[in-house]
Amino acid sequence: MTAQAAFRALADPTRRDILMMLAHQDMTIAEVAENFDMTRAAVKKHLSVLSDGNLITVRPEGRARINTLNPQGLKQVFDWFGYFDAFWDDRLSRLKASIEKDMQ
Amino acid sequence: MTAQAAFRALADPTRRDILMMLAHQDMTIAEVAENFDMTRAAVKKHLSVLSDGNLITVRPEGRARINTLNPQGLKQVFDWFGYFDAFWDDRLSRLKASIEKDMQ
DNA sequence: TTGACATGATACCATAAGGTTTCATATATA
DNA sequence: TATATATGAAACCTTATGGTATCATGTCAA
Repeated sequence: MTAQAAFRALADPTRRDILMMLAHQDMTIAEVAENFDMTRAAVKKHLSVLSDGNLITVRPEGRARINTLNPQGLKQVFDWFGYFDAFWDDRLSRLKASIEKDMQ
Repeated sequence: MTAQAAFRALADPTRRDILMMLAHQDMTIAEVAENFDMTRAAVKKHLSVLSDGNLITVRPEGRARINTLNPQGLKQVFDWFGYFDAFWDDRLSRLKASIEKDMQ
């Protein structure tokens, strides 16, 4: 798949903040919205963009939707950096390779 | 954080393509523009955004401007992923941390 | 069933972003 | 010097994006 949707999603600071929150714990839309000075509808849009980029997954639980961080989506972006291995330290390149192997 | 400008720059596919080209060799604006179906002015805008994100550096050479990939800018983004270390393997996280320390 | 709660979805608005055209400026070179 | 070359920059257009307000739908609980 193309990483475009993921890169697009990461371009907004609010969305990156949401990802960091979800790194600590899963959250409903309302719970995420509590942390921002914007409407729940706006937050919902951000969550949709994150979902489009495969950066989060959503599972229904009753009338709520639980949003969960999706490491696979982050990996998509992480992988892109492989193209620039030559510009980094050899050890860093090896690290990246092993991480990718673990996460595949 | 200044990483915002870098994330913003990476959100556009044309700009990511430019970075990959510059990974192979330094290029003038005209040289970069030859590879795209858009005006030189549009490419120049993209290069400005990349420069704002510290993803490239530009040095004047006569009447031309040589654009060069800047690994430091890429590292900014790479580092952001450190926040999600918990989702990766512990051993790899520790190695990654030590490498980042080396690269300062 | 009824009402409250959590989300989905649509219309609408202002600004940012990507692109073009046009013209100005700086530098090689004949 | 005169001219071609390489870039800088501003004005303008169209679409994307982030936000709001509003209403519809689905689910829990009494």
